Amino acid sequence: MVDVRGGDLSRLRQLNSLTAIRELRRAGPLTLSALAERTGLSRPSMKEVTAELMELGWVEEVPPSPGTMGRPARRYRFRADSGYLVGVDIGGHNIRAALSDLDGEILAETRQPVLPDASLEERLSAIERAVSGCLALSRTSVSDLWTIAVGTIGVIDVEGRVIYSAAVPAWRDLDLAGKLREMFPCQVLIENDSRLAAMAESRRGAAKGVRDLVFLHVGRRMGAGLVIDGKVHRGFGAAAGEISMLPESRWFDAPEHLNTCPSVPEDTAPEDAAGWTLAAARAGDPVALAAVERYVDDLAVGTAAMVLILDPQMVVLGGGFSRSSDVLLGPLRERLRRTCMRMPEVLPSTLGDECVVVGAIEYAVDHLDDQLFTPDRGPLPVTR
Amino acid sequence: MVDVRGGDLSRLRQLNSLTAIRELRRAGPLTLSALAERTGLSRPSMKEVTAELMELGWVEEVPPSPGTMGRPARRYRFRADSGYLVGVDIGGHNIRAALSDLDGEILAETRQPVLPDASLEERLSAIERAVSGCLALSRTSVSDLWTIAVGTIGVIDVEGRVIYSAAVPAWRDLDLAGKLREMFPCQVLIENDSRLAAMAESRRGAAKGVRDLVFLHVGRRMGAGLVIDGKVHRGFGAAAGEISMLPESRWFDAPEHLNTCPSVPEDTAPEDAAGWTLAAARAGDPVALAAVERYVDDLAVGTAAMVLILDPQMVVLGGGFSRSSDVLLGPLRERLRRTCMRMPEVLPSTLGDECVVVGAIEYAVDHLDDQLFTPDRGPLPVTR
DNA sequence: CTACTAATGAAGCGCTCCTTCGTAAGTCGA
DNA sequence: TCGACTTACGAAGGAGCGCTTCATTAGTAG
Repeated sequence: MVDVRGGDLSRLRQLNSLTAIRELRRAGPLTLSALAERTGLSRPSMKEVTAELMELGWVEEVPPSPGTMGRPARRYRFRADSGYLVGVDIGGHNIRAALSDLDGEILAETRQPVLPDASLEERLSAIERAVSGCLALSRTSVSDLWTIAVGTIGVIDVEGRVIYSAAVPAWRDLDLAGKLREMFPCQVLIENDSRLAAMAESRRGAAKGVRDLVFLHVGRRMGAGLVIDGKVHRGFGAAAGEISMLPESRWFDAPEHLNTCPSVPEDTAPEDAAGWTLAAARAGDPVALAAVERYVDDLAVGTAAMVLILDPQMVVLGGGFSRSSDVLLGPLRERLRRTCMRMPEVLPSTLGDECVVVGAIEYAVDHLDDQLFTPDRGPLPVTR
Repeated sequence: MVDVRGGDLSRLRQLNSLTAIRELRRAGPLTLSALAERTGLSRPSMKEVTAELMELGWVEEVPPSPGTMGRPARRYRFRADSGYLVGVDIGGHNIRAALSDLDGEILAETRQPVLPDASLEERLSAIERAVSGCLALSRTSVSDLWTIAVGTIGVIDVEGRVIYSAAVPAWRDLDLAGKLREMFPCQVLIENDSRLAAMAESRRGAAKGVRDLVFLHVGRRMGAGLVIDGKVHRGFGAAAGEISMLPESRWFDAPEHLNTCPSVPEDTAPEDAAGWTLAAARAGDPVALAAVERYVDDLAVGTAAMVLILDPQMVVLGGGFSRSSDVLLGPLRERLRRTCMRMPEVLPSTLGDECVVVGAIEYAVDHLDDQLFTPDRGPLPVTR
């Protein structure tokens, strides 16, 4: 049941304007006739719509493309640069930020290292530095920001308050959205990092176009993000994907197999042990290979649970360990094939470390789209 | 992003007509002014819309309600009796059927016992008898049937072919939809029974209005149905909810604890053993109680997996064993509370044995709605 | 320089919805 | 029984939006 109420004539115009914007965003600069054909309107009507949209500042004219037969057609494009979005990935060791235009085209990226045990203030000021860096790189000012979307570990409630975070103690019970709203004069969105990563892969990464996706966020901590019917699944209390809490899933302690592999040199820093084991496995070290096997044994149990419950089209392996997906994917596929009723595609992430930032940008774009395309609001005028 | 393309003026009228139909279906007979207020249209326009809908046979006038101030208003209602829907539950031991009008109001129900090892022909003819029974009870003819929706165990592909069915051997690889289309001259829909039951509970049962639901279909076989974001989740290969295939979920063998309880009398039929154990547990038999505990221990593992992965608002316990939910719910809640990050509501089914049939009817109604409310189709004229 | 092509812009038409008005059909109170 | 009141009905006039049509304009090709 499509949730559209009919009504006024102006509603029709509004619908048509939105369709025009959508087409322009999707297909770049278009001529009037092309736009008319795509939207199903006649050219004269389309003309009126574009005139109105130009008036409001959503659309602008670009030079016609020369070298065509006949009179050159005017071309119009969506003014993606009338506002900017920022995506932030708050990780344990790094804070990444990216700035994009309203189309989600990334214009600048920065990274700020932080210590895992950094205080709340240090962490927040690192966020501020990361975002300011993006603004400086892209020569935009904070007043041009429309939305800032943040991905972080832990369970975040609907209002953007951190409910639970095992990894970052300072985060616990923090009103993160509130803090960020004090820092930036724009809309603030908070979401779990694994979910954003899942979204990113389903939009721009390995799972482009896939409507049902399980994203494995594997690294020193284990997480999962679900895309169901093309949308990120949050769950009723925003706690979806927390399968590692279940002992039988064998996810919680799975990374220990890699950390405690006997062939890791003694002087290796604890946070590098897993990486060392994976590298050794790739080089053929039998002890490391055995550790990886044990790790994948465990990883496969929780993964199979998700696959059997959801029957997704695809499973994407992402997160820190996905750099070693060549070592992990084979055994994982083999184990899943044994248990799963219908074997999904199992692919490595193509966005790597960028996945959370990219997902945050996508999340912000989605939010904008929601605002634009929900019934009962006229398009907003744009400041010039 | 709402999936609506603007366009023609007639599209607007169509939208308004559909909104009117929807309101009439939801709120029963309505006066013109009430309808106008609900749809947002003015009364004169509403008048024209209803006139058109009456012309097409979708709507009819009912006598005005007397005893009001002022001139009595004409009232209109959706002609739910211009067509009929049938829902069928193909179980191991019983085939149930129900007939409803286009609103999903159930008008007749029948049940046909079948033996678990009945042949394909016997089973199909039992279906025919069940449906004919409904038609006779409600004095309708098969030509008035618009849709027949069937719920059955096993995995059914998109075209209505049974891919896998552990319980009913004759079902394997059967083109069930094809067979039924030969039997009935109307649309045929096939869906997994647990999913239909989940749908039923989320529409008319314990989970009314709940958008994220895990339905436990527990009985001699274990199944699960998921409602996510208000919609039944099928999965990419229609195999969602098959958690019992995973050994670690401990679902597959869970019923054995009830079947092999030592205090079950030796002369009990195998299919009644579990029921006996549950009854004994309710009466306080300590051996039976211990068996139930072991059963719930196992049931809780797979359930916790689903809850942690999906974070649903509610878990509903349904299926054959749900008659004993007073014995099962307490221990189940206790175990879930221990493992789950956010404890969902856990309630017993309110539809009991009817759940699959009711779900099938709901499924047929939904299908009708989809056809009605998807863009680009004019309302069909109704035979009078 | 002319023929051809393709987009433009203005004019006229039809449909759908809105507002406004006088009229009709009931109930309530004397 | 009759008048006042309440509420809905139905017709008329008007505005907004989109469609079709056609003369005009700005390019390319020969």
